[in-house]
Amino acid sequence: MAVATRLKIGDVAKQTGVAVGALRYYESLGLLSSERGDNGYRYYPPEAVHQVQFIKKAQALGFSLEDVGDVLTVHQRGDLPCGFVRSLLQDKIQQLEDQIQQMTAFKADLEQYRDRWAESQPRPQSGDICPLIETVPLTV
Amino acid sequence: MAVATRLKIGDVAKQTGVAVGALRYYESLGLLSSERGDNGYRYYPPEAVHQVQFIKKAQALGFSLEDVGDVLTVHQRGDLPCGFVRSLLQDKIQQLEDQIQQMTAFKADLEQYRDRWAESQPRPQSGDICPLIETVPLTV
DNA sequence: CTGGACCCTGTAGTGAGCTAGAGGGTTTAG
DNA sequence: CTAAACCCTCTAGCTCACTACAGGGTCCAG
Repeated sequence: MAVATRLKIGDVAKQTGVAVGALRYYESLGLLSSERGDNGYRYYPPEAVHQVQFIKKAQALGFSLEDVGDVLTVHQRGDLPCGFVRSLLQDKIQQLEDQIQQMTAFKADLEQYRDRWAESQPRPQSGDICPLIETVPLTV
Repeated sequence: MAVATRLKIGDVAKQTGVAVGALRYYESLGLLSSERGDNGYRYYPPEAVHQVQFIKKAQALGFSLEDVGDVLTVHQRGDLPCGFVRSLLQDKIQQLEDQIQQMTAFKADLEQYRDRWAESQPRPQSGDICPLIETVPLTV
């Protein structure tokens, strides 16, 4: 039976819903630490559950594990990393906006092709694979 | 000197702007075929340039190389794959629309956090890493 | 004392579309 | 003839966050 102050990796996995392998992966990235017993087992304090939840929440905000590592580094310097988190968040928002814009423009392109191709079918020329696609310009 | 009817891989690369390694990769996926000379070299007919341009155009429409392979398979059955291409295109447009919608919703979430966090700073509780992120709900 | 549940390390694989390099053979211009 | 430029195969690496073994050791209830 697990004593409350000494969790095994499976306990942490159960309490967080994160797979054992993923927890070991977090440790390999320096996002989670553990003490080792004489048997080689990882042992965690109860706060580890909180730490893993923190990682999951940060991921839910679109942060990469590398971002999380950066946040934790600031935290381990003794600072509250909230300012840093806010700027990361602003970056993510900006990236999303850029991506959305690009994808929207691209979708408009595709719709143009779709609509143009719905009306008239170009007549196939010898060697054509699909006469529709052949009309796409190469932007080289 | 390259005879017009027998291109080496480097010739095709130069005429299409596609790297030699990429051409070999296309061949490994069955998108491009070549004859082998006694020296082991790949030799291509001039149409290969057109075929590679076709691949590039399809990619420009957001088609994956696997999509291109499917299109070519239809073509090799002797059919004009335009109907198939149209339905693939419609799929891509739909996928883009879904992604844009998801990203837009997610961006709105992030902006909510950003704006909420700009106003008031939650007071840190013992054990908190970043009191802002701690307020994010875990959707488990 | 045994069997099943747990733990360990280390490696490989996933997806996409390539690029880079090692270690060789071939061709070609001068 | 020679050196550069080309060609070959095979392997590894890139990104990201894991998962899935293989091959072992450990722990605990009955």
